Amino acid sequence: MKYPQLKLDNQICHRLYMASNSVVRAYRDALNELELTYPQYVVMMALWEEDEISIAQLLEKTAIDGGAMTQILKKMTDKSLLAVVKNETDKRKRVVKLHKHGIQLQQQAANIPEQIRCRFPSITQQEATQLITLLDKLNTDLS
Amino acid sequence: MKYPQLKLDNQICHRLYMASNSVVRAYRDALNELELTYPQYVVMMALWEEDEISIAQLLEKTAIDGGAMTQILKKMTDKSLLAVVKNETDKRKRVVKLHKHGIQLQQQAANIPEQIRCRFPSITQQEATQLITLLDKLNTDLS
DNA sequence: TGAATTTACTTTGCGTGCAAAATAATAGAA
DNA sequence: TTCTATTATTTTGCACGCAAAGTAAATTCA
Repeated sequence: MKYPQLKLDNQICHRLYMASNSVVRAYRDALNELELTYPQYVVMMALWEEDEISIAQLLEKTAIDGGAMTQILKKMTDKSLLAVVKNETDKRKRVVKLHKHGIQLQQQAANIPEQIRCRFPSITQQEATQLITLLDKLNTDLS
Repeated sequence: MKYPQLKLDNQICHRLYMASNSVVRAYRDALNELELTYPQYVVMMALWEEDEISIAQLLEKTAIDGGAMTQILKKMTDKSLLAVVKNETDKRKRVVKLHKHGIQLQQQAANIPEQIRCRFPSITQQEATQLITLLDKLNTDLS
């Protein structure tokens, strides 16, 4: 091959692409039970950590696209998981607030991380930590 | 926090999600010059490695969704990068074949991997290899 | 051989991810 | 103050990713 750097086997990005898609797919069954998509689950995790934050803060925490976020919040509002309310002091800003149903859902979600963890048995705990460190470096470089 | 396992900071998947999106975004400028999207670039890499393969083989190599592949190949056909031709011995199968323009594009793409590599300077060569090993384990577990 | 199954792919509908443009409200400058 | 710039968010249009249903051709099996 003329250009070995173009071989798929040599691409970190393609591996990330496959891994990200595969892991999200791995969540599917568990999340279906909560009637959540993966990005919606990420929004929930962010809000369970800190409720009543602005959309800008939510975008920052989740790294979800702004345009997509509008739609995602709309759908989650329809499901009565949360509400998006105006900030009276600055009417440009909007604050996202969990509803009762959204708060209760945390308990049902509590066992999901372990379920997913079981899907990659070849990865030791040490390797998982290593992977997190490497991905954090990557994300810092690219942010 | 009641359920620390649900903290975003503890999620490998969310890091993969961010990393995958960020890296694809990092490719954007370089790929725009070739008028390719990232998945289209992956298809090109697969075909530069081995031309005239069936759609099933292309799906296997690229890990792109089958439904999406139909559309992607349609767009690449419109751009005269390749052609999708019937297999005469088995009319269910279709074979993807690069056109001249598609073959020539490889040369223009040759410097892209290095360009991207420069975008994550914090990652040493050793760490890149480590990351590849870990992602391969993950992908194997999830496939 | 003919019906049922399987294989290879396409189509459809929905949910994002993304860039770019639009909107609305606040902040800043002349 | 008024005009401009900036900030916060939404909208739009396109490209996937995915599940599920559809189609057509080959294979299997009774």
